[in-house]
Amino acid sequence: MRHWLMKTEPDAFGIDDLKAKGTAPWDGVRNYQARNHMRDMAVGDRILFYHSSANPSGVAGLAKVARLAYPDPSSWDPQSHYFDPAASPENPRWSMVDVTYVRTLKNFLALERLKAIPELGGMILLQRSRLSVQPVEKEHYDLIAKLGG
DNA sequence: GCCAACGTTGGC
DNA sequence: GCCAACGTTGGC
Repeated sequence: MRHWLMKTEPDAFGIDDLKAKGTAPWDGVRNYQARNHMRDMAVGDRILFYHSSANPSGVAGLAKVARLAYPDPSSWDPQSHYFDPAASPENPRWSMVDVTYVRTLKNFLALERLKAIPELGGMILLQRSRLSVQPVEKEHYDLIAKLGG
């Protein structure tokens, strides 16, 4: 089993929204590296659910992969904010997975706090902050889940 | 709202 | 295939 971190803006879709839905598609990823990470996911993989562009930003909860990567229909929907004219049902360019709510952290872990933990120094989040779907080492995942309660 | 970092596009 | 221009992300 692998571990990942996925970013979302809580104003658009936060941990409470996932909790209410139970399982939801992770649509709208339009970055190749992030997409490729989703294509590498297996059902049951664990996810750190990260709130970005938030006040404060940080890890808000835990989720897991519920469905393998499949075409993202918002990519060929002209009404969608995520529309990509180069994508079509015949030639899907973008993928998404479904994710299932696991739990909300009792202790929200703000980015500032994560930065202060030496053991987490190697996290992609802290080095290449823009990547919205990224792999996480098991040790890092476990530590964050433990501190988060 | 600013802006640094970084990804993508397109002319050549 | 280079790289300038441009667009986006995301912390602050």
